[in-house]
Amino acid sequence: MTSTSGTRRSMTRRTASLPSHGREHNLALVLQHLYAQGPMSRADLSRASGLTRVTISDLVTELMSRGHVIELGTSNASRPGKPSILVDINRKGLQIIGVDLADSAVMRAAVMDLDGNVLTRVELETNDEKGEAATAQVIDLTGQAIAAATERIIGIGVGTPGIVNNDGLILTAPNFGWTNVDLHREIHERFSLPTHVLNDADGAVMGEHTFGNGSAHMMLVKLGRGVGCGTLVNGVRVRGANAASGELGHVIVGTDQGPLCICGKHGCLESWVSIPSIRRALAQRPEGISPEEHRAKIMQQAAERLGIVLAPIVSVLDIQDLVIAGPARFVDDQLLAALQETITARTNASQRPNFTVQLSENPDDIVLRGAAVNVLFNELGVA
Amino acid sequence: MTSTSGTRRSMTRRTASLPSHGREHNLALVLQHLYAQGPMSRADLSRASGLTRVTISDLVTELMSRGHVIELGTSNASRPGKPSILVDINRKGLQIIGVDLADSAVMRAAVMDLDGNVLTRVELETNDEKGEAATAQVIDLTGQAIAAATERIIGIGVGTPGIVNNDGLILTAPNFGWTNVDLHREIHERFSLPTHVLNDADGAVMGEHTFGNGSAHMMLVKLGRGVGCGTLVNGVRVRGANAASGELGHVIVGTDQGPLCICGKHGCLESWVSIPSIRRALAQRPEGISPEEHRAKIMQQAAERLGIVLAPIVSVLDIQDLVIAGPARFVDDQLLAALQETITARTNASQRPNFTVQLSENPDDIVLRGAAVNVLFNELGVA
DNA sequence: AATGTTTGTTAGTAAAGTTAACTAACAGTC
DNA sequence: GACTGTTAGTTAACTTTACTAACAAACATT
Repeated sequence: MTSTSGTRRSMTRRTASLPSHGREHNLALVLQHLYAQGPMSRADLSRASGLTRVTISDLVTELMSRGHVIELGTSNASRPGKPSILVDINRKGLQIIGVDLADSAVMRAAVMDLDGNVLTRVELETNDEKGEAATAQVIDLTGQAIAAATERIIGIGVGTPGIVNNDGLILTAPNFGWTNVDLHREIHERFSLPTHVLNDADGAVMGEHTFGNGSAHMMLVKLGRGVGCGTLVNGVRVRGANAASGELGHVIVGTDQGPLCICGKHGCLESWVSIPSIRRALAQRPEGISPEEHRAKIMQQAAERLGIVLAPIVSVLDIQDLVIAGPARFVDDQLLAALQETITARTNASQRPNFTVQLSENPDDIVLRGAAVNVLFNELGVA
Repeated sequence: MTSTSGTRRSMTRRTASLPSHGREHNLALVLQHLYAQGPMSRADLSRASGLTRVTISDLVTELMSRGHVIELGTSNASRPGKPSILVDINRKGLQIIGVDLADSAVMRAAVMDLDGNVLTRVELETNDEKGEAATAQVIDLTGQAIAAATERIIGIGVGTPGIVNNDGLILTAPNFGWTNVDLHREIHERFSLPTHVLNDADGAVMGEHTFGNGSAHMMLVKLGRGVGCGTLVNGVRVRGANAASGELGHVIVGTDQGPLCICGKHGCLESWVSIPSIRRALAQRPEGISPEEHRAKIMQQAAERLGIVLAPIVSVLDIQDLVIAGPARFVDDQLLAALQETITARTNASQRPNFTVQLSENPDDIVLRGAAVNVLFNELGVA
């Protein structure tokens, strides 16, 4: 029973840890506390983080020299001891550029502060431009947003439809006719600013997680021209083996056929619940049924179909929060209720006592804010 | 447009990084390289890890003092320079106890080496014991396995049905009538050895990932009395918000009703594809159809139903490898083919060019080996 | 005014990595 | 057979990072 000479193919290959990595980790930790809890003293940070006051002082000094942290002056709390000096993330002195390419009719960009508030918007109506023309539009719009910034920019975040790999290379984005477009490089070379590109639904889930409602085990479904989703497992974005995670639109729902989809299959989710599909269904009202009744039926159907596809995912991943983002005209409390009902009925719901189905807090800006979160995360280690 | 005074509820709260954490990380890194690539010299380790020879020497010294690494003597490769001294993980001097509670008829335990080879087995036939009687049986069997070990034991790994939280507390395990049973504490206090308890399907996916086939984006579906699954996302186990991930058996399949399930719903996956359900369906052969034909039809149906539930998950997570574990009598290449066919037909398969559906390499020992991997991971940082 | 508390800094130490330089042991060449 | 070059592993000194201990500054309370 000799043991096999060990040539395992276990894939986990971490990299060596140098002292400086720990340092970066702790710098990010300080920023995280400040970001989440607001202004506090070095002594507060020490208590919150477990690091000593000496170390915190050193970290804060470095963060101030980087411009990421500022002193706000002494706190005026009346209590014994030397008054503390409040420090905070440099909320007013740092800005983020967000670019949202999710809408097929209009490209949107914005200057945002660190809290995800939109300070200035710029938009550009498109005429279905493809390829390099679309790329040029993105660059142009980004430049406009950069020009509108009033403070130092820590980075540019882009949320785009399509499949985006870890390096910001857009493998495919049918809307813009992009194949292997290195949008990261294009933007970075043009503006020499840290740039982070990700899928729009992935951005949305990060934005909702940080700025809206949603735990570390959440999923955000985005209803628009298509149907996409972003997923967090234990607070970490699911990317998938081919960076193609979130593909939901062309999954077939149910076992009873369904409408013909543009992809050639029958009964794809997109053919049931994408906004164009819903509009189409609403327009085809049979005789002898009131508009209200018809609408209720169509929306009920859409919610059920969405629930049928989501139920296995919610159950297997033990998702806590399901957030739906889409036009308020269609995505409303009624839809949520029918959706939750369907998922509950089709799974062992008692094992997920705190499961929620919610609307996105700010569906219009969710991609912009998500793109900002991605910048925050990559540049400051925050979020 | 003043920014909101930042009280974000972003959940990510890491802990401070001390220099010693980096040290442990690097110690684990050395073990990982040895484990994956087999015996090598300190200089080899230095090249592979990026750390200097000096540091590697220091790490190896510490690992030898812990008994985790041994020197194998000089290599006899004929080349210029001082001959190297090969070091390796102490494969022969360390053993792992694995316990598999997945089968409802027999509890199984084993002494294993670091490569997951079973050296000695012990088994215990059960008579549907519940509660503390079942716990006592587990303790008894574990004790027998420990007695059979011939080398130092680095830990005990247990794979059990039911919902197991991060601390080894079994929240519910209907098979044994367990509710909030702290199996980790019971075993640890009795034997004073590092103990790690996890769900059987979670163990199985870890075992398959390390010892069998499967990438960092994989899913293992275990067909037995019920239907469960374990999922790896980016090489990390999915646990879920309530530690309840992997619940697959009581998800409803399709939109055409289906058999009544013991849970009260109609058309649960378990009522289609659990082994008892398949047996039942096979037994109910209508007149005028040959046994072979009937069997083919039933198995085709089971594969399709499984595929219908898995398709959304595979698509949304962008799973690379789907592994099915179950009795060879039913889980065969034919089932796989029908399953892959169904998933491909119901999703946008072109986005997952390397998607595979496979049989488990060693379905009988997969839980034992998975439990061992869990011990390896937690005690040595390997796998 | 004396006492106690709290903050932030200074000084020195321990841990864990680095570079530079060394010894040991081999193959190949003149 | 001595010399040269190569490779492995170790020793020594330095750098980074966090720690503990001690201190001065600035406040409230007695």
